[in-house]
Amino acid sequence: MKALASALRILDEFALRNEPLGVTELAERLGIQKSNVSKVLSTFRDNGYLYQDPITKKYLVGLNAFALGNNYINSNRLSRVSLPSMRKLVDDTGHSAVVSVMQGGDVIHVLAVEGRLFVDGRWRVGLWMPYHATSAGKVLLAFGAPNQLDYLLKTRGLPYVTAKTITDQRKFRNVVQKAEKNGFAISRGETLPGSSALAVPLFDGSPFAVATLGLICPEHLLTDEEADRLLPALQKCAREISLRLGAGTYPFGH
Amino acid sequence: MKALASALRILDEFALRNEPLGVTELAERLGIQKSNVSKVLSTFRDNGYLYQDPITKKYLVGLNAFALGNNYINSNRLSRVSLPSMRKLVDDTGHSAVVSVMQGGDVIHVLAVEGRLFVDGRWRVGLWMPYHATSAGKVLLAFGAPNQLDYLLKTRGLPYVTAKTITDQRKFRNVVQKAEKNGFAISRGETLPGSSALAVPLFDGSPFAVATLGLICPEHLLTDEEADRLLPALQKCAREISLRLGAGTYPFGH
DNA sequence: ACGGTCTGTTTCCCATATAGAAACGGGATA
DNA sequence: TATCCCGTTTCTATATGGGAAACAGACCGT
Repeated sequence: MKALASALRILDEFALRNEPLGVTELAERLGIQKSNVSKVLSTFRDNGYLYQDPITKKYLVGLNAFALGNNYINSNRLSRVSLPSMRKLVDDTGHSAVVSVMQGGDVIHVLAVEGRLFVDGRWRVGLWMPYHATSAGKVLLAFGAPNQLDYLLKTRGLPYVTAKTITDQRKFRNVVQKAEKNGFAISRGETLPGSSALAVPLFDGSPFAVATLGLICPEHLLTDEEADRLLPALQKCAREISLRLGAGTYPFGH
Repeated sequence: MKALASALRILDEFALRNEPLGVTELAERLGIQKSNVSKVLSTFRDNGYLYQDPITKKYLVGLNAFALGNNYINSNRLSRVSLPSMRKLVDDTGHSAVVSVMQGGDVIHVLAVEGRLFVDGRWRVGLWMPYHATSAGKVLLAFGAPNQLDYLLKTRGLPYVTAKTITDQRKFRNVVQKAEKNGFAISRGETLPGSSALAVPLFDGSPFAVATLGLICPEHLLTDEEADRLLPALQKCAREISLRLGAGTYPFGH
């Protein structure tokens, strides 16, 4: 199904960059014929998956894609199980709670409940984040398949994101090891300056973490003391979700 | 682009029904060859747009579709403009605020901010709702292209949804006319028993409403008096958003 | 255990839809 | 008004996707 696959490669660009995209730039970037890109995009448009700005003629994500994507949440067991516990966690801590998963070395927040202590709106559900710049990524590697970390370091490296992003492989391995030992990881302004996060793993009975549960805070608020204070509530919530997901036990906190 | 279009028809089923779908049932429902459906679905799967349950072998929405869909919100001007005002509205009223649009006679909630007075989780962002069973649909028809109502009544009718859904065409026309006169509409348990909503139009400078702003409440709370009490805040918020969207004036409230 | 009957997947081949090159048309810019 | 750039359309050879049927594997009730 070559035609469909290449059409999806085009669509992927809209998943990665959230900005209007034109035929020519997509054709160049992907090395596909302009005429072909145009036909693919107009078909997506005619079916509601893309929307074409009538003035600029550029394309952006359409309503059907939106409706489809939201069914991920609705049909997803993880989401159904996590939401109620997350709400409690947010009430208790005041911070925003977020559940994240990893695919192909990218982390994505699948579910968030906003807290009172509001960060800025730029960390958002549904955005792909680099694996090495998020607390969720560190935890997922610490509790993921053992060769995954090596593989990612080799194929992706540790690209610069912000001034605080870890770009040294030794250091990153240490951070992941510590996460495995302690059962949590922190990132401080490594994805987005001013925004920090604290994450713990979620298990479903399989040996590896399926997701993480995290709290997002303004960077200046997430001191080590505050992290210590938040950790028990976070772990309690993670245990609750994990047990409901089918895990026999939750190995951290009590 | 026939192949892609038919692949998207298959994908549409996942946008409409949020449940695992199998090859055979899709092939039958859409009148497409089983082998073809299988190839299409596996291609979507290989590209992350669908996920295949390893046990049941059925397919459901995948992470890439989720990421793509969320970019609708991120790249959408309506969302960016509305969110801050919605947060204030929720703080003021306690109810959940929601922005909805219509496409092809179906209403979809594109954005919601949860309130303290919590309804149940079954009204959800990203789900298609019938035009006649929501306050948003009534408002969008009242302030939409004039022939749209006739067209929808002729082609779609007023199917039964709940015991309270309006199924009489005269009555529905009256409700829409009243919405046009008053600048708001209400639905009480017409989509989902126990859940009511109050909606007003949003304008962007074009003659027709582009979206609605609504408040979702538990049905027993949305008395006529409560609606009267909520309306000024709702209209103030709608005016704020409309002006920022490019409307010259907002014709209701003050 | 064992057919029978559901799944989802693979194979095969021919008709046809598709990718590609180039031409077209329409806005913007100068 | 002429030039540029962009999205769309045209045209044709060829690769490719769609259809029929065979395959494989899980599940069922004997």
